Amino acid sequence: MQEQYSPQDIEQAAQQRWDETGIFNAKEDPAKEKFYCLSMFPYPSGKLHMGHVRNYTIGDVIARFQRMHGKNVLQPMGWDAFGLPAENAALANNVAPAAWTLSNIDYMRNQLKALGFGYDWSREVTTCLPDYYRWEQWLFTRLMKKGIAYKKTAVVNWDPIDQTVLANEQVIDGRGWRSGALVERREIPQWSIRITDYAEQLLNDLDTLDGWPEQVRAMQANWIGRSVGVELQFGIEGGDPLTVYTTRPDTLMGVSYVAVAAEHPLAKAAAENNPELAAFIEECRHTKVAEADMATLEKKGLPLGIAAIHPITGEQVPVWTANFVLMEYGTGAVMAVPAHDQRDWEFAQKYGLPVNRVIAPVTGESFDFSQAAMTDKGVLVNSGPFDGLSSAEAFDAIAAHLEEHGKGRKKVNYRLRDWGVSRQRYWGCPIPVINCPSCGAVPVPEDQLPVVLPTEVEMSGPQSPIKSMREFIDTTCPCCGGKAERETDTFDTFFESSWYYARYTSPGNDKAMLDERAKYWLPVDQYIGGVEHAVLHLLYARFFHKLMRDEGLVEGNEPFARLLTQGMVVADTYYREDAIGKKTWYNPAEVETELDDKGRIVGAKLIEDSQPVVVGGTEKMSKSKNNGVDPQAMIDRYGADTVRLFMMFAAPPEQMLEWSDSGVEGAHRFLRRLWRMVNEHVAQGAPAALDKDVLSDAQKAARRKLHETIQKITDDIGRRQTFNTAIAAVMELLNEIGKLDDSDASRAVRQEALEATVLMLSPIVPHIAETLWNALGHEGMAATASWPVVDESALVRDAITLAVQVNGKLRGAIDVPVDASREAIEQAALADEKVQHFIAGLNVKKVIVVPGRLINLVAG
RNA sequence: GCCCGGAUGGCGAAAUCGGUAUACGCAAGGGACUUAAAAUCCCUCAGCCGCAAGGCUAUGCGGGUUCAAGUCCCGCUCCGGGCACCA
Repeated sequence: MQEQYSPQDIEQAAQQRWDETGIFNAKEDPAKEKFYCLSMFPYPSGKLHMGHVRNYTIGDVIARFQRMHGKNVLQPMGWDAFGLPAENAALANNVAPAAWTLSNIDYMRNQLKALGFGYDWSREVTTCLPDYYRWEQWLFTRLMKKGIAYKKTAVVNWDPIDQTVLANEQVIDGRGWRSGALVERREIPQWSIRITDYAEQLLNDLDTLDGWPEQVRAMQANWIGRSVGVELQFGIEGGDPLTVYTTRPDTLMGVSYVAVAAEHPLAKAAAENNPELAAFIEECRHTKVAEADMATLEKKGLPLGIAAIHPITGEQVPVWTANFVLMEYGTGAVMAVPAHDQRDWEFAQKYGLPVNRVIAPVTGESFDFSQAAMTDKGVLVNSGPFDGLSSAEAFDAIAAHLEEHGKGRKKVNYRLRDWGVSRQRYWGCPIPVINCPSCGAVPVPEDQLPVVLPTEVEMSGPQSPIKSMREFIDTTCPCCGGKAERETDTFDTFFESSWYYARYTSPGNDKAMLDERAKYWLPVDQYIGGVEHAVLHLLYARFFHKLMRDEGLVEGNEPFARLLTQGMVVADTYYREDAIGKKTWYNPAEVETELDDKGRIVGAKLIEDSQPVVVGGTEKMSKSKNNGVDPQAMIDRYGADTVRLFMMFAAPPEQMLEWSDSGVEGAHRFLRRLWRMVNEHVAQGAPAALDKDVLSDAQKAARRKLHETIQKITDDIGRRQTFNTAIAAVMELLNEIGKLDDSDASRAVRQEALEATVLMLSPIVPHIAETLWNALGHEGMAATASWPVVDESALVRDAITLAVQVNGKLRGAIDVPVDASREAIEQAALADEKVQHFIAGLNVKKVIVVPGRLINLVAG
């Protein structure tokens, strides 16, 4: 063994050995318990960033840990290869999206290999290749036939100069990011999938996901947003009735106006003779589609000058149009009860609309309606026949009354909307549809799949090149054989990422989307990815699983048994501001911080010119803030093991991780120390076999510490997934082991401890572990060794230390035998000199003994 | 605006089921070794008071429950993630 730890020498050798022995290539084996460990696949943006490194290190640690527990582990990797950045790169650098994407994949694949992740590369999935996307095209045609996929109009951001649809992130302050044009809302026909048909299942099955974080389940449940309410009709003079939905039918008698969306037909009709209204509608047309923008708008509206007829009283209430009513959500109309809804209340205050109080607090207290709406439930007042009913009773009574008169009914409603999957972009999977003038939208027949996206294209502008490519568009109708046109829209890229986890189980199958192997591997036992995917990606993937289940492709209702949502990687930011306030951001690597004599940061300067820079906040690593740290530079400098160790040690996985150069330095120092300890130990020759019966107290204590640590780390990695505390425990253990002398028995204990330490660290720092494992006298690989086993006999203690509190404050400590009785503990505590000082002159009224922990004397 | 999180020393964090707050590491200061540097090793390290023994105060802020609260409850502040066409 070399005296110096040199990652460059050992990492490549370890990777080569894993490669040659093929230990990461998974084979279906019904005799072995399987473990499918999956990290969210990356978008191939160019090179890995620290977020990837963190995500994949966590996944690799879990996979390696499970392998050492004898599981048949599958850990695959692939590429979420369609998406907007490839088009942007194409425009900026004049390269075709396909070529750009594939070369990025090659580069990033090598980076992943250099980090030592144990992937089964024979199952690699690349979503932009036809052998992958043909199967989602196939599934989509099945969904069309079932009526689950359908066409409807949907609102998009339209850039009138670039003549293209913009993603929400491409709209900045209401303008197109390239053209600077004021965007418009535009309704266009789009393919949509009936996820709402599965809303109930998607909601109910959340209860079965006990391996998911509670917060993610809560977010999904709220996103689905099931509510029970009443759908009811307001009459319109000389027009169709207006349908609204409310979860508070008990407040119906307090309605003081009805509001419709600006795009609503009633509003458009009223605007024809009303320039002010027309101007307002035009203004609303320039709001970005995003809900966050809608919800933070200043609430505005105008009366339409028409009246709606209350379904119970027959009284007239005015119809308004308001910018906070969404056409695409529900019916595009809402009833307003200012007295009992805060938003309606604010709107009513602003426009002088009546506040009709119809609910009184149950307590009989008065409520000041000039300050806010009274949104709590209560007892009905001013509600004619319903007076005196509770909100709950009134809900039923009013629903029954409406139903009886044909004016409404109870209804379950979801906030969830159907999934619009059409994108007017080039770099995506073609939607397998042929539009025929006589037959309409026809699914591409199975024997004509895949519809291959042309990749030899030039991006001369932001529009999709296939939209003007006749050789792609022109085709014949599969139904009537007449001339027809291919659909030129592509799928939302969430489509590809919704089922890739399943395709990994059936690689190479060109006859079917999935095969029997899927039933062996699924569900994914552990899924790991960024918390930012908590709702959308994870909901779509759950939905897709149910769609595939209903096609008989997979078993079970859920794709991911256990989920770990990892936090972001953030770093300090530094900048300078010029006279007009434009900021120039400097990378942390270019900056030197200045510390005061207590080590606090007091300033920073650019290394290049030694002039000060402003210390900004700690923010997510990004190009715009120039605070990214290149993983490659860190690997080159310290080796993959150091990077992996730092990532896992610096914070628990769900929390934000702050990048720290000195922290990386510390991780590297630890590995050097571990190397040296093993080296020095091995240099003394092979130790004698361990004889448990001849150990001194210190040696026994060291062994106890060792086996307690094995116990803790097994729990930390396996159950708690707090890798940071597992590493801290190893550090503590080594601090203890280092204190042992060099006697034969001590060296035997040290051998045992170093072996266990190397194995327990091997999922985290697998390369150094291989070398040290061999140095400690083992032939095989650490990666395939068995996880250390706890020796229960080493855990036994004779005495324990109990804390002694007086009135809840720590006043002393006593040593007692483990099996000491309550009385004996109490005696010992009362006899303690310090305790006596604090209870002098007081009566001990109560004694609380928490076994194994403390004793609290309550005195007064 | 709505939904979901978070806040503990100079810094990253630990305290797992309400039971000894600050483990582990980083930074900083002091020392050893060295011609010197690097590397390594040892010591100090929440704040305040005190010569010391020791004491008091501290887990974002304000209340509450409890023998006991970082942990539970109520009300806030600030920061972060998501909001359906970024992935």
